[in-house]
Amino acid sequence: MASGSIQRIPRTGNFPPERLVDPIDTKSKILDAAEELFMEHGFEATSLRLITTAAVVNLAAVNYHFGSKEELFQAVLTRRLDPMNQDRMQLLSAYESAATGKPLTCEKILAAMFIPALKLARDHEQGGKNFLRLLGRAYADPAPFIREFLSSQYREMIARFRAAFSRALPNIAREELSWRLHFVMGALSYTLAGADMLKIISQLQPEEATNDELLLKRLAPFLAAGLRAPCATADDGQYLFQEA
Amino acid sequence: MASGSIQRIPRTGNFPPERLVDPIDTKSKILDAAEELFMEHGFEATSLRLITTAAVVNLAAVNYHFGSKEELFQAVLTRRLDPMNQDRMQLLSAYESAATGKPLTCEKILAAMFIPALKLARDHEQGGKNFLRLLGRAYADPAPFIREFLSSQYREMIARFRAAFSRALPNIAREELSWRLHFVMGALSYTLAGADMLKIISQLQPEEATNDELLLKRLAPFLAAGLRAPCATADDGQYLFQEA
DNA sequence: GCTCGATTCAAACGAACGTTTGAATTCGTC
DNA sequence: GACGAATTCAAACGTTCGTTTGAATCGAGC
Repeated sequence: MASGSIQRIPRTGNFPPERLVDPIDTKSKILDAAEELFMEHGFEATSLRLITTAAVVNLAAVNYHFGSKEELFQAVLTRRLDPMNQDRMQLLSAYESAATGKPLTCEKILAAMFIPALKLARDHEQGGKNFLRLLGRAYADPAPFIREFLSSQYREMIARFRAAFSRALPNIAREELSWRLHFVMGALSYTLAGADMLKIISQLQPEEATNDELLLKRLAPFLAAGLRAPCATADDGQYLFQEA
Repeated sequence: MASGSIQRIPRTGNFPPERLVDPIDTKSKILDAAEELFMEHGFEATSLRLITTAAVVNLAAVNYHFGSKEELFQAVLTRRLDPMNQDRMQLLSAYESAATGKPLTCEKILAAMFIPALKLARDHEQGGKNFLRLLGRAYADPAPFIREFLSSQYREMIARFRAAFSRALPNIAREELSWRLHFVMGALSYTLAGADMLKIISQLQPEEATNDELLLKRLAPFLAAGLRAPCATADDGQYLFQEA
């Protein structure tokens, strides 16, 4: 019945910012538990009973505060994804202002994409990593309500970065650039989601495989080189289809 | 009770190859339906009742022929993944033989990875694409039995390709190459899985967004350039952490 | 201290879940 | 044409699902 427009805790006392009553908001407890469990089991396979039990909250609280399971899932994504994409656009704008009209380098634009994601992976030591893995799962989920939600969440940010890359790479055709931006987003999400395919592929020490800074430091040059690669001509790539 | 060792239909009549009795094997009907539904809903959220109804088969047939839902899922993946990875290794070996000892180019090695995947996407017009999307979901699924299964399915093929890339790129440190191979696998799986993030990012015409050949023709130069990129030094990438 | 809206709670709703069972049915083989 | 193994089938097992309900509890403001 009630919806997200309800706000409690006017917080009249200035500080300390600890909440005296309602030590941790029920909504936040649900979001934290849901974030981890949706990551672990996926959307459809995560039961509200599992979530509310982990959050130490009554079962009916989800439907009371969020309306439905789907709306809870969207709330989990929005809570971190929207600020992250806002950060990305602000950072890009700051870089562009500092460049005084000159086009940015690919590395700089990639940095504007990476830094907010990296901050997320580090800040909320537990929650941030869970969220990035959850996001990686959501990318691969064909459920219409998930696809439409991600589409709306990303549209503005993608448009801004496409324009920036377009200025940085004037020789790359617009259409080709769209593809390459797609490859960049895929590699970034796949890498940050940190599927332990890493252990299979790289057989690295675990402490290094989970170091996100080092990871992105290796990913950025890789992607920048790919972005700058000469375009394939219409006849190129035929090697793909000739047999040995 | 019974297991996969049972084979029926001795097929004594030489042709036509139509099966007179049991027009389509029950196991195959289950595998086909499961492939599509696992892709659509994920493993945990796909019910056996949904699968057996779609396959027009009795509910108990899954447990009879495959033992359990988990074993059915593994059978769905194995049916196409194992032949695809065998094809990849055979193609790589053929390229290496033809090169008479010289190292292959990155593009040639990438072709050995791409062509079998592309064949899968085209051959079984419906099933192949479903399978690649399902594989993309499985990559992002942290369920232990899925991770262990994929790990065992990929270990040999990854080792072969890492060795090939290592010869093609003698200047790239072994460790760096492991990371780059990871990026390649991620971009390839993400791209072939074809999450319609494409529509968001590239706003291309649908008929082009679903053209896999064109897609891989664009991906290969991108990845080859990334693989050949100069390595970041220990101090490189600091730009990632300085604020605007 | 009482009121009233906001929140929490225990309980229940019908439906769907994976798996098992034992009887019916099919089909090659003697 | 009957035997026996392989397969199919309807039914039921106990469990869990998302959601709803109505009463209990809480907490700020008059």
